[in-house]
Amino acid sequence: MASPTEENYLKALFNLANSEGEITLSELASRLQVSLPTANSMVKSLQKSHWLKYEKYKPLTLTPEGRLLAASIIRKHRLTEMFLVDVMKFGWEEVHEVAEQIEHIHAPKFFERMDEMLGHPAADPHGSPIPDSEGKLERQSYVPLSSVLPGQKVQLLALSNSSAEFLEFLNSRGLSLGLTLTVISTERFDQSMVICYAQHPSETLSGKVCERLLVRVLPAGSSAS
Amino acid sequence: MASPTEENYLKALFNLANSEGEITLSELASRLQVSLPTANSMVKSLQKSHWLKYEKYKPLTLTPEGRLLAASIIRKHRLTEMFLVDVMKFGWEEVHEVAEQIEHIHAPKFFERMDEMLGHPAADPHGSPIPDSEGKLERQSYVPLSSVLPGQKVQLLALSNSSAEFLEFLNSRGLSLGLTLTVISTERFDQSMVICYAQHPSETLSGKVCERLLVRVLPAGSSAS
DNA sequence: TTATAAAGTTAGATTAATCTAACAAATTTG
DNA sequence: CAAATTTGTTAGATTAATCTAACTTTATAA
Repeated sequence: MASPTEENYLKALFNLANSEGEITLSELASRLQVSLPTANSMVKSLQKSHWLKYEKYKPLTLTPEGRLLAASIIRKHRLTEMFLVDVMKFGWEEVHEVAEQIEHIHAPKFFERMDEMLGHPAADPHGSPIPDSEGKLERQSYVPLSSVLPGQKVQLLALSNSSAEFLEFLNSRGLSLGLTLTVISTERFDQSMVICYAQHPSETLSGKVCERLLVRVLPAGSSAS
Repeated sequence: MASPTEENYLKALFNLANSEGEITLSELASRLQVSLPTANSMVKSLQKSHWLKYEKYKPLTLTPEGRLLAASIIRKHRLTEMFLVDVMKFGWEEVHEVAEQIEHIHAPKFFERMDEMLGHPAADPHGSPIPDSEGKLERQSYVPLSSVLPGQKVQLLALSNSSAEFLEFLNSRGLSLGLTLTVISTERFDQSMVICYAQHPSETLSGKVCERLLVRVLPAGSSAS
């Protein structure tokens, strides 16, 4: 049985593997805010539990069992976030801290019930996909809003950063997942964009913001939501 | 901030204080299934955190802060049990283990929401009172069914033991909280009782069972539920 | 291609929570 | 009351998770 600490290492390893590919010790250490020796010794102990493969000075790789366990923790985290928002009426900016704790609860039925009550959701409140119970994670094919050309209509479907500050910013602009956005113009100088959506005929968003909004481009001529 | 381990000690101390009055180290150790030296050293460290008062060879007493913290954990536990049963449709025999974990979650709003969604319940699914947010615990004035005389009508309101086995036994007999029971007869020899309730015109319950069923005697001539 | 920097390792210490063994104090009982 | 039992304490070891300091290996770059 993995301790909460070990589970956090596995989660970090899973996430790093899905973005970087190669996982180095120092990435792991900095992600978890621990010293290199701490990460080093934990890696050795995770290896002893057969959750990862490791050779001195070589990159780290999760074993299939490690990947499955990591995915199950991420599944619990994301189901919890969805449950907090949909069932318990939390704001999407409030759920991360609670989910960080609840993901370590050992109670399969608790999470199965969440899943049922939510109707087997595919993503969490920030659009991140929920791994299935076999640890499979649906690959998303969204593009950042920043790459969309003026005149195009897109649907806002996920965020590549879900810090409370960013989410509160989105709240303040009435931006939420599912919205249809129309790009009016882009500014070459600073990559800011003017977009139109819902009750907002013209909002300017900075380049930073547009990079973090993940969208699917809608076929030309489709209707707004 | 208390660790989950410390919280478990405080909870045990609170419960012992509410049943025994005087709390001894060995009671604490046996309640928590740890050795005496372990309990001894934890007691010293809880004292350092001002959660209890302790002098060598003397009984233990929680400080007001310790009592409040303990009550808040018990509150979280019992709210969680109620939430699992009422909102998530768990059986009352399934909730203890999950609640033992969730009670250590630090997220005031999470539990406030549960409380609101449940309509501020006064007791958990086993009839144990839920401390209010000031740590006050409503004193219950129930009597064991075993002390009730033949002919009397009572309402089943709580259990003095909530092990899964006992709860499953109650399920098998269709016994649940709120039911009105009529005592038909009692057996001097083994303290067993014959009772009548709902669809059950005549059930025999052992003395062991009757001791654990906490009831309120109804005034003569009140109607069945 | 050597020197410097970055990354990784080892050694040794710390804290929390646990244990067993040995001993001391308090309580119960013959 | 003295002996026996129970209860509590101290000492010392263990494991998990962390740290800093010192050192080594690998990678980068002048």
